[in-house]
Amino acid sequence: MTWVWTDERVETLRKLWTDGLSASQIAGELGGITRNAVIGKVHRLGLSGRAKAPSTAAPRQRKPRAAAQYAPRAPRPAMRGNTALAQPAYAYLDYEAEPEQDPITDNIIPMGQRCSIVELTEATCRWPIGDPGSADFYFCGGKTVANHPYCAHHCRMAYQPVQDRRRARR
DNA sequence: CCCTGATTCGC
DNA sequence: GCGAATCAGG
Repeated sequence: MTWVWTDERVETLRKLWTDGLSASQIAGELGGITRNAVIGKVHRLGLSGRAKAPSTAAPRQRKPRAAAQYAPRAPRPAMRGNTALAQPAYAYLDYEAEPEQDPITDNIIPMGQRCSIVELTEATCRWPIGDPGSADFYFCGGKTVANHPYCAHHCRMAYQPVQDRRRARR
């Protein structure tokens, strides 16, 4: 990774973090980054400890930290080209909430990920796509986040804060 | 097991 | 400054 943190991404991070999204959700939205990176940045920005339970500030105890030897270096595939569909950020703010006809989600879910109703589990995104009565209806099937029934992308749509919806509509 | 944020510290 | 590894906890 070489782009470091652009002002734009930092701004998005700030927004999503204060909106209450988890670090992994934010990492998913930003893409090409891990939740550790998000958390690390949040701390460096001094945004940590957003209205949350005290959860006993970790006293922490230092350990040897076994020599890392060779760094696994994030094996994340850098997205090049075709960024239109890849841009996470706030694309969803540009259209009215209409889950079944989501232009961004439609046709972007990998075939191998799509699920029929009998294939759904706690770990698969239950976001419905298409007409339930039609033959090509399917569920997103992505990996769910936190305790939500959806993947990060659909969680973001389902639990979009009311303020954001108002802002988007106006 | 899944997940969360917090922290350390090699790079 | 960055973020993987690790920790403590839910």
